Amino acid sequence: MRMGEGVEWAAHACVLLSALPDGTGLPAAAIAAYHDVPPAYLAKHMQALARAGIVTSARGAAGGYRLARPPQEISLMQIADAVDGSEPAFRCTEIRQRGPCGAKPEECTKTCGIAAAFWAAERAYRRQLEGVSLAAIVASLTGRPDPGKFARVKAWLEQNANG
Amino acid sequence: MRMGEGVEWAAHACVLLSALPDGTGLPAAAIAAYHDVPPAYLAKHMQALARAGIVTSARGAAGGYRLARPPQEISLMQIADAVDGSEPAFRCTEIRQRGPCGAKPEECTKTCGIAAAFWAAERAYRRQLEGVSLAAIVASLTGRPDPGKFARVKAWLEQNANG
DNA sequence: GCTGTTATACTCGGATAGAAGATGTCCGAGTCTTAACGG
DNA sequence: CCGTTAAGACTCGGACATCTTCTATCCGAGTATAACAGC
Repeated sequence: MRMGEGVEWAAHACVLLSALPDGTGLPAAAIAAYHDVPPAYLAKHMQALARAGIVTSARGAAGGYRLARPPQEISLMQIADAVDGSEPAFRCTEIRQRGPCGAKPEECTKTCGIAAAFWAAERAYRRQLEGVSLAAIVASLTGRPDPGKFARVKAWLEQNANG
Repeated sequence: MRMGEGVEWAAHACVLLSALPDGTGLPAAAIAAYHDVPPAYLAKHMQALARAGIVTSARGAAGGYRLARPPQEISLMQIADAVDGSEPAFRCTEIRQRGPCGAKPEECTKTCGIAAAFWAAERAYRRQLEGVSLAAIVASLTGRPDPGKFARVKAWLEQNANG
């Protein structure tokens, strides 16, 4: 079971956007340059975030991406769903209804016990990620005292932001 | 994030093996016929279960697969790990160390907050699945009163088991 | 009739093709800026 | 000097290749069975 690499990129991109000055936008190319990842591919994932309503996009010369909501209202689960898809990892193909001893459809009023167990685990997974907001991630990063680094990031943002 | 289809097959195969009479083995072809899935492909996943020590294999005319441990000591997590691999779904590529404002390695004593959050969610997922034993799955199936079906399965097993 | 041997049938195990999804890239559609131009 | 307009540059958005992983299959290695010949 592997999660797409773009989820990591999108999460870091959202962290960066959370430090963006109000009223400005950051182009996908700038986000890619900041993280040193392929610009076109990151752009693809930014589109996914925009479709999900997590970021808003502005076209044109002074365009770019910005967060659509305050970081407190954005969870890692929403980011992962937007980029990697929200369908369950475990797919039940109703094996119990197949084969020589297969159960008839009318016998299957309750979901298969195996699928139920996996889906319960996925709910625990989702509940955990829903409880982690972007703001909490940012707080864990800036918590450690390193004013020089923080100032460098701020300067880089002001140099590359549009608007 | 998608889990391999073989996990479902392997889980159902283990459920079937748990009903196998003591001292007998069930060939992979018979398991595949019971579930109506491609025999050669299921055999591949049975090999994975054997490598993980969940089932034991016996070659030869009276060979086949059987559970290596009582069903109480086999969890869905072990089956999923054996078939789908046990590496974490989220892969941290240390993006924070890349790019113009990248952190230096000596600054990264603590794991990245994003990776830590995802891995914590995966731990919740694993803890949930580790708590579901094969015996519990079997109990949830046989709990519903359907003696006829149970007898049919039993008869099919005795007809197809070796040993 | 009993025993040792050999042939056989049946099983698992790993090496080998094909398909699907993830990864990576490109060019067109749309929009804001900016500068030139006319009033 | 100011308003209008048109060109230009920059951005996102979706369509197009490439590549790894998952899916599916086949044939060889190994073993217990069973037949068979010899004693």
